[in-house]
Amino acid sequence: MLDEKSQAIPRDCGDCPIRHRAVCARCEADELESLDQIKYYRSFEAGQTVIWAGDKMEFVGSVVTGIATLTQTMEDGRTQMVGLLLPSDFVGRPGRDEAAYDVVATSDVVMCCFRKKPFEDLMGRTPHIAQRLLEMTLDELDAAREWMLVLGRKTAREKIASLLSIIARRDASLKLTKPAGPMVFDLPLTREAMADYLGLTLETVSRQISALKKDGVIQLEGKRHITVPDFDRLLDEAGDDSDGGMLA
Amino acid sequence: MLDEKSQAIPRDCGDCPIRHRAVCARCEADELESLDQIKYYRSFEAGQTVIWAGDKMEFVGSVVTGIATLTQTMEDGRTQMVGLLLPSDFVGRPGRDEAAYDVVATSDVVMCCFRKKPFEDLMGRTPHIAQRLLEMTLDELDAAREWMLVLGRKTAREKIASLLSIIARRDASLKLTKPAGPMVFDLPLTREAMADYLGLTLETVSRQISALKKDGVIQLEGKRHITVPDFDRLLDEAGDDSDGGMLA
DNA sequence: CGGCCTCCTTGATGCAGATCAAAATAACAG
DNA sequence: CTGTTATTTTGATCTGCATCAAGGAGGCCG
Repeated sequence: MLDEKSQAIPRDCGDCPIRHRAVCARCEADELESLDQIKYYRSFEAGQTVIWAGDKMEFVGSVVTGIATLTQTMEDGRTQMVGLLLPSDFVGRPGRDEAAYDVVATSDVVMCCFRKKPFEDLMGRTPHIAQRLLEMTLDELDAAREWMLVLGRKTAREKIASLLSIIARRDASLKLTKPAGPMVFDLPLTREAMADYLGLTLETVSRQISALKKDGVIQLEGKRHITVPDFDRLLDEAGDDSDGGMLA
Repeated sequence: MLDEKSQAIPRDCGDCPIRHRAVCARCEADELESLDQIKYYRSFEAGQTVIWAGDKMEFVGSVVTGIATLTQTMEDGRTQMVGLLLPSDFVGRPGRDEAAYDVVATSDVVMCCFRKKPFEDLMGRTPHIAQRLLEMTLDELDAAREWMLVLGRKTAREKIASLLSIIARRDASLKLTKPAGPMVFDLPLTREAMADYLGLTLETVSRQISALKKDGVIQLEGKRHITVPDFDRLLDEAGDDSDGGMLA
């Protein structure tokens, strides 16, 4: 698994798959140049921990490819996932030294990193970066608050449906699928990771997925490959307002 | 209750109780002057809704005095509080037209408001405002994520203890209490509001408060006045790491 | 092929917290 | 002082999900 390190690492920012979504999205050519000079890439294998909570953080950065998770753990081992990091998502917090959460690569991950200090300095001089980071942070705050409703008030079945609809929606926006027809995607998470996200046990996750399958809300091939024949039906099961805020 | 509208509204920003904590905290005299020119105050009575989710937001602003809540409601009436707004907290999101959550005044509230458009323009020209807003948003994101752990993984008793310790800590930081000795404060929330925050029913909230009282973790006079004889004990009940991240 | 992982499913049972119900307390108007 | 309403407490019962316990199913390596 180690020989073929063929994760396509972009040579320069112009080719970067997250050029227009990441923290650099608003940058002009000269600003991009400044960022380019302090950036470096790092790869992580599936399962590897990127940062441990409490560790000193010497870099911040963006997920370029792959999926990582943000989790919090109590002393007795109870675990709650507090964020799912997808390509273009930002890791780290300017102005803080220690990581607040564990960051774990769920799949193989490539990150575009900046040493923290130079990045902070550059951010001070480059409003386009700070503006974009504010915008991204506000989006994350909204996502976190939406998740609070899921965790606090939804049933197990609704929680699963909510998670599936979020993954399905994101996947569609990435692949620019035609809005009609069934949605097909692969679960990027194990049952255990889903449980940690949803505040459930993995057994309950498994049971509810089986139930949604039995009821025809989803179909699955193998353990991970999912087909959603009717997305509105899924949203309904999630207890969401049926319009379901379409983001650009 | 209406005759005596004696909520101390500051005449100018220099006297403002939240001058050094709110979105204007970093502003220089000239920047403050610009803000001053577009600001206006609004008062809300306890129980009044400041903004309805989905409404067009024509202003943003800061809570000056009083307490408000941010809540989300499902069609069937299930409610989740997603934020507690204290003096200096910011309401509204630059770059968005519609409110995402209901904002309700829990006590009488005074807000320092800015019409959205002029504020956005000013923010574009004033990095100190944008920087401060980013900082505050990152803090809120951390708080939201901490709350996800509470909602997803803590028991009812731990949830109550977590809420009490947050309120106690905030209250202490406001009153600059000596760190030693018992902490005394008033609950700013009804049992129902606490339940909405914690993802519980009000009956469970009541029972757990009674249990914490019986076990000597807290004392209460009347329904709202609370004494915490041993704060570490309370933190322990909350399941938090005993150090409990002291913020400046 | 067979042993041994990891990941997932399914079943049986128990319990924390929800739900249903009623009564105690407090604030307030008349 | 008395009825009224909002808030809280407490009790009885129910239930959704956790917990405990066994197997499957697939991938990998010898």
